[in-house]
Amino acid sequence: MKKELVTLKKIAQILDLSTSTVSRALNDHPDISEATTKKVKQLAQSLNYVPNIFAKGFRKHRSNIIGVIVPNITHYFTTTMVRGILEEAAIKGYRVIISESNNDVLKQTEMLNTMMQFGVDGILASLTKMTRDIDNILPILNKVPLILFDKVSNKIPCTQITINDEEAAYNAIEHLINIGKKRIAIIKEREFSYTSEKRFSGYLKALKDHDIEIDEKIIISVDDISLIQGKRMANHLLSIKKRPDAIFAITDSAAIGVIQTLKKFNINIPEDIAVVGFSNSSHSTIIEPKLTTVDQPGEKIGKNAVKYLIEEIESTTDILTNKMIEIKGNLIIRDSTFKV
Amino acid sequence: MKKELVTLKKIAQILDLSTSTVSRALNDHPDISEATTKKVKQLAQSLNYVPNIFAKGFRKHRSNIIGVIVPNITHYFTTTMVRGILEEAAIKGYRVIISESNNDVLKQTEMLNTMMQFGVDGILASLTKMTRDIDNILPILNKVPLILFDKVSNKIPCTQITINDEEAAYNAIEHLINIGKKRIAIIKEREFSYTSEKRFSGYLKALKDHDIEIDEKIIISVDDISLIQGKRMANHLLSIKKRPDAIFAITDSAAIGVIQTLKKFNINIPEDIAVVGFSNSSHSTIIEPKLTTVDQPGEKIGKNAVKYLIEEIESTTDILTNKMIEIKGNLIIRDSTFKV
DNA sequence: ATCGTTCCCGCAATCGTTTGCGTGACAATA
DNA sequence: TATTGTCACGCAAACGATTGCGGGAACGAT
Repeated sequence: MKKELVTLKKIAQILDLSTSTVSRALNDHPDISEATTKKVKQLAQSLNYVPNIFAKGFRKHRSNIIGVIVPNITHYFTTTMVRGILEEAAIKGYRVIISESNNDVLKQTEMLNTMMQFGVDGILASLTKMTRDIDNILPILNKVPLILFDKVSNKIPCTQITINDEEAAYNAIEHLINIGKKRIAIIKEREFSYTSEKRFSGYLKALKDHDIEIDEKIIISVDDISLIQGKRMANHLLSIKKRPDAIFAITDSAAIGVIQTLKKFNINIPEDIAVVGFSNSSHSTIIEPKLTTVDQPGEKIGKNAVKYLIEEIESTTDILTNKMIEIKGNLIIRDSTFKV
Repeated sequence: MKKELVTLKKIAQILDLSTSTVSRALNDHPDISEATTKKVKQLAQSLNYVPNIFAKGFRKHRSNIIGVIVPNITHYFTTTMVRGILEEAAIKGYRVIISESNNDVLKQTEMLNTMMQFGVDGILASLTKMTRDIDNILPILNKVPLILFDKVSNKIPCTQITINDEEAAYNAIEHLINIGKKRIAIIKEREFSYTSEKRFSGYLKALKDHDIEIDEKIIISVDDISLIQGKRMANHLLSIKKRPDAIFAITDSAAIGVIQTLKKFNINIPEDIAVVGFSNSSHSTIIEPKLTTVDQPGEKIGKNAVKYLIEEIESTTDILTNKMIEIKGNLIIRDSTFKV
C-alpha cells in the first residue's frame, strides 16, 4: 500500500534536472531540447511514472471526467447509448461517471449539482419525463458544458442530440399505409415529451400527406408509456366501434403490450391489425409475431454526444452552442406488419 | 465560467479566523468550540461553499471514486447490478466510473490499470469469461481494494459476491423432478466459468439426491451460451434417440432459444419438454410460454459489492480479505414448467 | 505567586504539478 | 567589442485543503 510514489521530483533528482524541466519534457514543451525530452521520457517510462491525477487536476482545474445522467439505466436502448459514450470517452481520454435519476426530477437536479461540485468537465443528460422546472438546470449552463441526448428539451439552450423522431415515425406510418392500412391508431404519451410529440407530428404529417382522415378517437394518450398501458389501450381500442386496422405505439414496450392483448383476443397480426413500435428493443424479436419497429442507433448517439461535449469542453470560447443534431433511425420491418 | 471560487481562505478572512480553524470546524474537529463551528458552518452554507475536490484528493489521497468493470453493460441483469451499485455508492458518498470490457481480456486488464492510474479508491469487477491469466490482476491487489461480483474467479484472493448458483440450480432441478420429469438435460458453458460450474454441480447433486441416472449425452457444453446456441442445442437434443423431457439452460437467453425451436417443432411445453432458464431476464415474461427461471437480485448484489468494497477502502488494516458472499436467488415458476 | 491543565486556535509545512518569469550560455549581428 | 537574440533550463510561486506542532489564555490547584 505504501509503494513509494514516483514523482516529477524523483525523476528530476535522478537526471539532475529541475521538476519544471521534467514536467515540460513530458508535455512536449518546445522549450526543452529533444535530447533531454527523450531522456526524461525514457526514465519516466522505465520508472513507471504516472502523473498524480489529483495534483494535475488541482492545478489545471480539469478532471477529465464527464458526468452522465440517464432516467433508467435498465432500458436496453439506454445501455446502447451508454456503450457509445463509454467507447468514445475512452478514446478521447475521458472517464465517465454515471447516475440514474429514476425519472425523479428532484434527484435529477441533485445529481447535476453533485456532479458539478465533484468537478466533472462536462455533463451529458437524458432528461426525466416531466422536466418542466428548467430553472434548476439553467444555472448549470454557466458553470460547465451540458449536452442533452435522447430525452431532450428545446427549452434549454444547449446542443441536443436525438433520433429523427418525426421522420422515422413518418416512415413507419407510411409503411403501414403502403401495406393497405387505412385506420391507424397511435398510442403516445400524455405528459409533454419531446420525442413523443415529434413522433406524433410525424404520424399526423404522414396521414395528411396520404389524405387519410385523422380521428381523435384513435389517438390515445397515456401517462406512462409502458407494457401495461399498451395492454389497456389495446383493450380500449378493440372496444370502440370503428376498430383501427393498425396500431402505432410510440414505444416497443407498449407495442408488445398491444400484441399480447391482440393475441389474447385471437386477432390476426398483421392481417386484422398491424402493430409497429419504436426502439428495436431486444424484446422485439422475442415476441411473436416479431415486431416491426424503428431501430435507434444508440451507440452512434452516445458517441456523438461525447464528441460534441468534448468539443465544448476543450473550446476556449465561452459562447453557449445550441445545435440540434439528429441521428437517423431506420424502420425494421418484421412480422407484425408484413407476412411473407 | 469564472465565478469566484469560495475557498477556506475566503471564509477565514470574513470570520477573521485561520484556514486551519475553518477546515477543522467544517470537519467537526474536537479542538474547535461549538460556537465557532456553528458560525463557520453557517457562513459556509450561505456562501455555498464546496470543498475543492482536487485539493482534497490531493491531500488525502482519496478520490471517493470507485471503478466498475463489467463485460457487457447491455445485459439486463448487469444493469440491475449497476443500479444497485450506483444507489449504494451514492448513499455512501462515492461516485462510480464504469467501463465495459466487451469480454476482452486485454481490454479488461488495460481498464484495471487505467482506473488505478486514475486514482480510484477501489474496483468492482465482473470478469470476462476466459480470464485465465490471473497474473495481470494480482498486482492490482496490492495497490487498491478489489472485489469481484457475479462473474468471479476463486483463483483470485479477494472477496467475491455471487448468487448461490449451486443451490439455486439444485432447486430448479428439484422442481423439474417434482413435476414428474425424469430425463433432464442441461445446457452449460464449455469454457471454465465459475457460475456455470456451480450451476452444473447443483444439477448433478439434485439428480443424485433423487436417484436419477446421469447421462452424459444430455449434458451439453457450448462455447458461448447464447440464444443461437440454445436453438442449436435444442435441435441436437431433439435428434438423439432418448429425448429429454426437460431442459435446464444455464441462461435465459439460451432457454429462450430452446423454447423457440421446441415451438417450431410443435412440441408441447411443458408437457412434452419443460424448460427452465436462469436470470429472470426481462425476456422471460415476453416469450411464450413464459419462462420458469431463477431470479437473481441484481440490485442486492450490487449494493453488497459496494458495501464490502467501501469497508475495505476505509479499513486501516492492510490484510487482504477473502470472503465469499452468496446472495440467494429465487426460483420463479412460470408456464414453461407448470400448467395451471 | 507559581505551576499544570485544559481549551481553542494559528503557524507553517506539505502534497505534485504547472507556469510566469528570469538567467546563463552561446551565436549572430552590427 | 558591444549589442541583441535564441535556446534550454531553473526558480519559485501558486493551486486549496489538511495537519503536526506549538502557543496563548483562562482557570484551578498548590
